[in-house]
Amino acid sequence: MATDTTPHANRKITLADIAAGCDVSRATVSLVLRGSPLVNKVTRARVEEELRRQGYVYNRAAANLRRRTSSSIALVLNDLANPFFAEFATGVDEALGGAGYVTLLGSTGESIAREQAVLGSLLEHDPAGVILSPAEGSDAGQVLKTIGVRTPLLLFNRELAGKASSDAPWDRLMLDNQRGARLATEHLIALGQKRIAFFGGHANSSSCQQRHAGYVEAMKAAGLPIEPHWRIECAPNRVDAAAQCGALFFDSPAPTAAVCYNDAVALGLMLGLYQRGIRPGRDFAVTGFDDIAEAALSAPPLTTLASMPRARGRQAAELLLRRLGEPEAEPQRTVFPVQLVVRGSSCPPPTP
Amino acid sequence: MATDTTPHANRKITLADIAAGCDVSRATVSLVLRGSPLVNKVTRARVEEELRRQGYVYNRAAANLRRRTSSSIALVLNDLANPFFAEFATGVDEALGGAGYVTLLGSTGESIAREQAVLGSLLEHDPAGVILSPAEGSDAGQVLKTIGVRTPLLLFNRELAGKASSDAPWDRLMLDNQRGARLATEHLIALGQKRIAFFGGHANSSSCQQRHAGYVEAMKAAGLPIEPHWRIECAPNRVDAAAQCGALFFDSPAPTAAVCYNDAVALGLMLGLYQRGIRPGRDFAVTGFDDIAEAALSAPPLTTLASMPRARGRQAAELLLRRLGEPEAEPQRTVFPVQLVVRGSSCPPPTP
DNA sequence: AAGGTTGATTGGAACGATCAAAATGTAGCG
DNA sequence: CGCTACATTTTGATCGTTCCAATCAACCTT
Repeated sequence: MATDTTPHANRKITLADIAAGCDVSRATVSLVLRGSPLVNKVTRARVEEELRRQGYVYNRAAANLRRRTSSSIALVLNDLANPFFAEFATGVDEALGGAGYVTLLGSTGESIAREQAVLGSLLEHDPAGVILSPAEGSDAGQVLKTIGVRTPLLLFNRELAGKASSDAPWDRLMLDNQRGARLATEHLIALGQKRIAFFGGHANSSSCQQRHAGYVEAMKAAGLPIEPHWRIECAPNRVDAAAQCGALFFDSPAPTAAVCYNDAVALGLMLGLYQRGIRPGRDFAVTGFDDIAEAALSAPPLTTLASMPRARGRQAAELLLRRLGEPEAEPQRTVFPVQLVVRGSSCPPPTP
Repeated sequence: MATDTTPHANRKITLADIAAGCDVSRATVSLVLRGSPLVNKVTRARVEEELRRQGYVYNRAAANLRRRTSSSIALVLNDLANPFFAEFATGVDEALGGAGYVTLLGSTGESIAREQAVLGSLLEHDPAGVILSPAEGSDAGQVLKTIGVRTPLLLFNRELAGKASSDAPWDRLMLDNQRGARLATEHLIALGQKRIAFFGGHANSSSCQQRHAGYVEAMKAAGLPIEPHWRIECAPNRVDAAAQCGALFFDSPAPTAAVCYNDAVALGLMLGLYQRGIRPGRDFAVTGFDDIAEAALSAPPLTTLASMPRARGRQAAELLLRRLGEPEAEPQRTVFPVQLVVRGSSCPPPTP
């Protein structure tokens, strides 16, 4: 029968408890925990038995303090409830977990004030790095001030305002918004569409600007006109998109197709079209952006641009981890070339 | 011009640096940081100036070590990519952030092995508590062993296998699945439906069992028969639900309504019905469960049960925080009474 | 037999904060 | 002037781990 050397039940078990329990020094137990080859086999076995017996849990905070390292990464997202970012977060967590890091989560709900607060609070936990998808209008100076220069930052999805892209001291992972929207527009043009609108999003968001630029690029290249009333703004969600649908048809010439800011907007627009008796995919062509899960399942299924958010999450994590390995390397800008996925929502214009 | 006492740029600023910078002791700086009334106004101002000047960031890990406290909560979810849990996570993070806690995220992807690994890894960071939505089939013994008895656990959404509900030493926040499904079924019955199927989900999941039980309860109370082929299993997603749709009509009498396991399944089923030329909301009644964002926007909009996942997230956080305040109180089981939201997808049976 | 090498272990000082107790200074008061 | 009271500040130990230098035993070497 084992002697009961278990210390008072309501205290956490530490290295010292284990050391005392099997008559070695704390240092030796520490070596065992870290799998050092320095310890004798017999001792190691004795210590490991004692660790099990007392139900020891490693205190990584204490270790990190002493070693001046960190084993966490802060992940700050402007809208976790959005499936796109939820997928992204899943990918990040997968990759970080695999590398032995823990994810500190922060959700800002598109509020710059909350973003500041969240970043500040997370930084107190001394993360090894930060992955940030900034809130709309978030400012480079502000962010840099609270993050400091010691903690590597990886920016995802959006640029920060007020700092030239070229000399920004952080890495970035972006989607090729402009090329994506251009591909979608070109695809519609190839189908014979001529009156194409750009629908949804807010003009002050950088991703919206880029997508709009891609649309303009394709239209101009094809020599097609762009009417001012073919640019309808709305919040990037289904509800507002459905509500704004009518604005497309106020003035003539009315468009016969729309490149939408993203899938949510596209799905909302399709709903709005149905309610007006216009059948998307037959009477009116629609494209989205993101390729969220519902895109393939809507009626008609949505032609869109795939960015594979979960894979982007993994990629973001890997980029940041690599940066931790070489802090002095040049800041890197990675652009993911989104892929056009053609489905039923894009069609030729109705024959007049 | 201020004298430049800034220490070597590539080291983190500590209390000692600040103390040296304005000729006080570390303790005084610490008091200032924590807003103690003990320090003199003039000193406080001097210290605060120096804090700003050197760009000090608090090291919460060190403080927590000394104070034997923790300022983080682990949030472990079986499927973060699911919008329901993404909303839940947002709510949790909101409430925790407001209370000065930080969220340690872990996603298990329904894998029990990963759940164990993730829990182990997160516990090394000594969270003050754990919010867990367990992977399917996750075992109480296992979980309790890695979490230990010192760290409060709040279980969300699912029960753990292998432990009597009554004497489980943890708190729970559950949805009233049985009542919800009963309400939906009763609603269909009140509309005149008699041949009602239960569609989707896996029979081994506890939430599916509970919902099915509610359905059975309502059917029996109304004296309606339940045909065995009215219970169709499928994975809880749109794709599989659409694929399994046909199974409802293999044998007669075919149902004219279906209570679905959740919204994803219901939306998939509606899609499958469309593909067979059956119009949901006219020829066939459908109800869902969860009230996800798309439910209100589908065609027809979906009658479903609202659980308000973001509010549940906040609630979960609050329950856990309360528990931290009184560790010895009785374990508590909280059940949220989901609410029936009637929309267009539920209808009377077609007149023969 | 003195010194060298190897292998295993250890004591004590860190890491950056907090706490308890003690030490200042500064008045007030009889 | 000595004594207490109060406000403010400091000293030194401590949280749980890791690092560093030192120790010690055993086994060569010449």
